[in-house]
Amino acid sequence: MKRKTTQKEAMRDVFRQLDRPLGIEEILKAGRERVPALNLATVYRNVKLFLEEGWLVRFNHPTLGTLYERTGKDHHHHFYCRICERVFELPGCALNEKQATPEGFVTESHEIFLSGVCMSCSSHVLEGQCEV
Amino acid sequence: MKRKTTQKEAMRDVFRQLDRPLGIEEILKAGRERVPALNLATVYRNVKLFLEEGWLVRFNHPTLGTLYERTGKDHHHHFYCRICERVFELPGCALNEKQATPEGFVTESHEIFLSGVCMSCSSHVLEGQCEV
DNA sequence: GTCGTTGCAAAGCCTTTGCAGGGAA
DNA sequence: TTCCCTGCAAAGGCTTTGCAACGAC
Repeated sequence: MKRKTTQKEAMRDVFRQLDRPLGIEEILKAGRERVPALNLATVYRNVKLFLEEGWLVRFNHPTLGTLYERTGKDHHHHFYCRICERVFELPGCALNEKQATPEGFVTESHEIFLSGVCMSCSSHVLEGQCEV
Repeated sequence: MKRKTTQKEAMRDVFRQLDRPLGIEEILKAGRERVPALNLATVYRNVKLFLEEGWLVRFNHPTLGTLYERTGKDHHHHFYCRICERVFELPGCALNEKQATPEGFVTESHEIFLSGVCMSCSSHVLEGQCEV
């Protein structure tokens, strides 16, 4: 049976608190703030467990590569901020799937990735600051 | 100065003839039909050259991972067929970028990935055949 | 002939796996 | 106590690099 460990709880905590898609290194970094000895292999293994139990899903981001996010969210898309390099989830969908699909093709799902500057960074830029 | 070689021309030929985004293995496979001795390292090196000279661009496909495609095409998106596992370019765009962007965010670009069954495979399925 | 290019093999980087000690139940 | 989990290190898979031979110009 699966056991509840400090490392696993720390990793779940990271996802719950940051509440955005994360890459392996981000999980490791934020996890080590909670469990300093957290090992990279453990992160990989537990991410794999979370995927298998359906608590996380994995996807390739066009810019950042492999990311993981919590399951159970409504249909949403992703916004990548080129300043802070974070990915945010945008609820809702502005795509007309039927209109986007050519004759003869059958669309079953879609993903949209926006890229630009997030709210936090655009306001800081205006103030002459820069969050990284 | 850059030299024109059989291997490079074979690789360009592959992109021109298949006219869709390709992964490294697809380039190697199709390239070897033209130059049987084509080496994997050569493919990687020439893809890198093509990227540097701006003849190709690279992106991460949500399902297939790293793909390369010719530059200079109009704004378009990608359709992935889960039957033949090919990626097609779909000209045009059905996204309302402004509507898709939350207050305070600044969108500079976007990518859309559709997934389903392509025209070729859906017609073959109807006929009880299956192209792979 | 010069020097960019290629094939092969070794090296790198990211991810997975083997193993023995440690910890949850 | 049982045996799942972890840290560490070694191994895998994909990509890059070193090197000597090759070939475009």
